[in-house]
Amino acid sequence: MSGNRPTLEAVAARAGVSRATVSRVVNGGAGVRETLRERVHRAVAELGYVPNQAARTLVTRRTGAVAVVIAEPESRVFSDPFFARQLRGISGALAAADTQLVLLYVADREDYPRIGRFLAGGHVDGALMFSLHRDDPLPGMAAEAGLPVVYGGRPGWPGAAAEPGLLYVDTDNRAGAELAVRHLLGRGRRRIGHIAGPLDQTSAVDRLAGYRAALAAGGAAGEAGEAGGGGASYGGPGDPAPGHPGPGHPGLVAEGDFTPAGGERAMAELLARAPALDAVFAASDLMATGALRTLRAHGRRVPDDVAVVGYDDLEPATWTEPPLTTVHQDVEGMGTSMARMLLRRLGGGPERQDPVVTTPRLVVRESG
Amino acid sequence: MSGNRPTLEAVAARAGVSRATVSRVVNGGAGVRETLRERVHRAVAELGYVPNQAARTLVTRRTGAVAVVIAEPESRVFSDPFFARQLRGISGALAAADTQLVLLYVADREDYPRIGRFLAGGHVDGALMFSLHRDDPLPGMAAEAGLPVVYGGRPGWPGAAAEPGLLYVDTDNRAGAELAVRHLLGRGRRRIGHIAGPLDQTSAVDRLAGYRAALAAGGAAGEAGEAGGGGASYGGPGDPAPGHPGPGHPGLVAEGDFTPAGGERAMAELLARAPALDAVFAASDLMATGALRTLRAHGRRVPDDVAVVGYDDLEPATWTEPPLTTVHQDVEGMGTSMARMLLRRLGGGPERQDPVVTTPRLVVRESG
DNA sequence: CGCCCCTTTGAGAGCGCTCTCAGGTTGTGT
DNA sequence: ACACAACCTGAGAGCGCTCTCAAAGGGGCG
Repeated sequence: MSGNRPTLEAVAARAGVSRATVSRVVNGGAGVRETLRERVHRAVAELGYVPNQAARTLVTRRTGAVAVVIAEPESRVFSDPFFARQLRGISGALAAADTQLVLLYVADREDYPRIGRFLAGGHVDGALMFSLHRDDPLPGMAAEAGLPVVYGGRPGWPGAAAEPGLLYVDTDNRAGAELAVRHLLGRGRRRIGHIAGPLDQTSAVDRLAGYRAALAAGGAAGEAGEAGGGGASYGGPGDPAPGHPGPGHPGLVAEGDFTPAGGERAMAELLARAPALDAVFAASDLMATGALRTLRAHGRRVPDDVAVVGYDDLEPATWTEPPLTTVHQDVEGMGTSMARMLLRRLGGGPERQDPVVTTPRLVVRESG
Repeated sequence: MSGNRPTLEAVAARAGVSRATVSRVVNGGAGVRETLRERVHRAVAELGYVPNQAARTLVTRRTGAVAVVIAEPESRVFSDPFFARQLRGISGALAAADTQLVLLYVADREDYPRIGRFLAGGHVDGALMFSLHRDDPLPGMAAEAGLPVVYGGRPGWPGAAAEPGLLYVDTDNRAGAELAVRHLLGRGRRRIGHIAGPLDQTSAVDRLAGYRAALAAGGAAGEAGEAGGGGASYGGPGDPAPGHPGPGHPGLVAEGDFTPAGGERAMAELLARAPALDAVFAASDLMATGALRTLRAHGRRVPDDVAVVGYDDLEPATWTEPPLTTVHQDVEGMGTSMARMLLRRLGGGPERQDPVVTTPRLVVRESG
């Protein structure tokens, strides 16, 4: 903190007006005569006046800050560019509105109380949360504190879908998955496996649903005849929402955790169960890179023997050998949307807002 | 912000004491009789009292928050797990001290004024900055605002080394580079190229220096006879510090930018200049992955024809084919150190602090 | 027994800002 | 010329908390 920062009072004295007038000018200057406004601006510039945020917050009850909560107790966050990208979008939108970004990492479960206290403590005006798992306590904490929240990805806790005014930004995961699988079918692949994400997240559930729907529609066989994939759970009961894995072809599914290592393991599992498979759709690029490694280790050529399609289209998709065919989603743009949505909500405008769901598109590279 | 949060006054009334006493209890309770202390604690619990941070800040002049400034106008940040990892370390240390982390991205040069205003505005008690380029205006802004700063990586602006009380956490980049190159020499490689990072960052300069020193000591040839590497600048005049590329073997050097694409280009350049090279030391894992791709494209086998060593030992190093031999640095730990150092500085303790330089170590995998 | 000192508590003055409200000035309509 | 409205401006009351300072209470000691 610099030495003695000038106060409103000082500026007022210098400009020869009252504190109130300076305050008005500093906050937009509505209803102040031109000449005075200029005089005040000059005084502000000369003194290098910067408003004291604490004093302001004390009376307005607005902090001008928003929390971004990253809840990934598993250290996935740190190898996944997904969060970094989304953060960039969020940061840009917030900066444009002169709103600060307070970053909250939930490193392990012991952090929850601290985070809860923080959210309840009036340090921020609202919060952005993403990639929540089904039973995450964060939404409850925020609700209790009366904190406006915008979610990244459709929330999946029981009853979430029915909640009025629930705000989130998501991509149409189901459609994206269908895109991927139809592409594979179109290239003549018939035994298509799926490496799912953690099935307590809606994005993973929806992608699985898309995979099954496309398979059913395309009439191709995943693991035709076998009754569902061993490693796959079916999304659980509490979720009758759009993304329910629901009907469709059972397929050939192994559950990963969105990490490369998880992709590696899941791929090995699929290979063990269906040595003749000729394609895999992984629910994330990172898992696809793992799959690539396992395939290579097992002597399968990509895409000659097995085609691979990922999801996300982040940098790592272009680093692999061969580069990944993948489903593109505008991650940064989703971050921007989330921030704008929250800002609008905080602005207190009367307009109702609805969740935003963006449309993914397929990017064809060399892996499938 | 939740409905009507109880104030100190309310707690005081409930406990039948004065505001001052409640304040004392809330802030540690020194000098308050046991019975009263308990009574106050009970009242706090019953009312669910949480101190108003703004009011506190207004009088104490302490915000309890620290800024983390990420200044990478080029979008490198978003594919580089380096920052995410460091952030995790920082976040953990700050959380332990109940200090908030305000994240400031500098997305492009136009953001600087906003950031400057923020730093000068008393929103935070101190700042953490990393990977600054030589001419970054941030340190100047912070200094002007009288804001305590801890740097990640030895600052490189002219005269920085001479600045008293300059606080930073770095790894011994030079030693790390020597480790890498000596390893290659030890395996019989003789024509060793180097893909440098942007030479306006000390880490890149120091690694280049280590490469040259090891080469000179080892008596091996980089580009023996040729006068320095075409793409390499020598770190510029203003930097007589430990990391000066200084003497040593000129080597065979191409400058990258710490990104995979940069690594790709630099590798192509090296290959063009020295088709017979048998090893490359890249100043980051990400550049090494790019180099791997270029080598593959040129039909070179790794490590049979060309050995590759990276730097950082972050996740991507294990994702490549073959997995990268690389120089490990404890990135998360460095983040933790930075945060602790700043916290100590803010604590106002009298103990002088010195910069911290950690020791890297070599991790041998399959690429070289 | 009286004095002094130490511990514990409360009163009250701000921290810097916003915002309401009243007072002053200027302009318009009749 | 007067009433009235519209527009500007300033005074002042807090926002919730910390911290100084003085008062009150309790012992120990001469």
